[in-house]
Amino acid sequence: MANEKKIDCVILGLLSHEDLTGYEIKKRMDTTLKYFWSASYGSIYPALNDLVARGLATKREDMGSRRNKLIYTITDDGRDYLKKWLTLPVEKDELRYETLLKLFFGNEQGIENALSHIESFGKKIEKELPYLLHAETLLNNCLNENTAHKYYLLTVMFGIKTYRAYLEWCQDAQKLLEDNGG
Amino acid sequence: MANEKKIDCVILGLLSHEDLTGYEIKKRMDTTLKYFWSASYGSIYPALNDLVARGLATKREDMGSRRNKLIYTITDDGRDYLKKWLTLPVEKDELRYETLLKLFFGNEQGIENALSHIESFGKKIEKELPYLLHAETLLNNCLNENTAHKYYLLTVMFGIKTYRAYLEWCQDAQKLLEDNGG
DNA sequence: CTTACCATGTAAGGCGTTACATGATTCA
DNA sequence: TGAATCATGTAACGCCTTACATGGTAAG
Repeated sequence: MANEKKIDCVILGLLSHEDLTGYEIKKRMDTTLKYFWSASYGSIYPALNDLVARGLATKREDMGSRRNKLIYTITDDGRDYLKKWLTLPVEKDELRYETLLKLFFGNEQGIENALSHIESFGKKIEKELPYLLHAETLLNNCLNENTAHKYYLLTVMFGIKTYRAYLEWCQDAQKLLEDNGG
Repeated sequence: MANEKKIDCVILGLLSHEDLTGYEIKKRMDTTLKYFWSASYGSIYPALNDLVARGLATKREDMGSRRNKLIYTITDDGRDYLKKWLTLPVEKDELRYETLLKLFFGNEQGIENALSHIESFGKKIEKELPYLLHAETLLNNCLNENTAHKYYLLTVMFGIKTYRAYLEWCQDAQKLLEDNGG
């Protein structure tokens, strides 16, 4: 214990909500979790087989479909494992913002380039914010249907707060560079 | 090109400001850059030797000290390499927030535990925010001394904005869980 | 004199991505 | 019929951290 691989925990977390295929797990990550986590097929599929081998999940073929679907289900041991991890203190949160890195060294590249990095960053955030706002509305409308929903809402609220802070920063940053030009 | 390793770029960026030893580079990262980047000795020292081998930096022994200091200096080629990377568009910014991950699966662990993760997160942020505010004051007081300072200030402002957003979110999140209890 | 910090480095191993490989199905 | 999407997986490789190994120096 204490050596829980994050990829295992994310997968078990998703399986704790519903049975899923590896492909569906990847999709969940690319939509719901992408604001604070990510993973590739190259880590998901091997992890799934590993979870089965350790008895934390089971695998079955989907009989109701013509595709080669492999559906994974969390076991009781899997739930225990997940719960144990969830109650452990957070080890580390990390940010790897290339934008900030490039900006930190902005003096080497000139103001125009720095401004363009800020602009790109802002545009990306502006494009994604509506999805978060939409998710917030949906979740607020069905908070009572499932106790899990308030936890999803929490993470969406986090995204909205930080994205708005990012956008404010973009404006402040642009102003600073322009007023302080050359 | 386009395959610039980030560790090389960070090091060159730091060396573009002043000559440094590997140890000092690590220190800069752990103080100034830690809000958006990190690296260990195990990646810094090999990268330094590699940069020298590629002619992007030079190494010399510090004669003025009794210690075995190895001081690195960026070369013109190194500056070119850095500049090229700086003008390239940002490839990816990424967040790996274990706190958010654990919260997303909060339904499996119960409200008390979720609240405790939020509290720990908030405490960590509250502890770090004063350092950022202090840095902001210092930088504002010497903005004119060096054109690089405004870029440092930019990243500090980013930290302050986002940390304040985090703290606001902590309050909202606690309220949501408490009002929506059990 | 001993603790903390300065200072450099390597080896093993973990973790993950990218690229590749394959093929079915759905929809326009 | 061809493109997009569904669906699963492996192999190679890259990058980094952790733990280890070593020793000097400053300060109390």
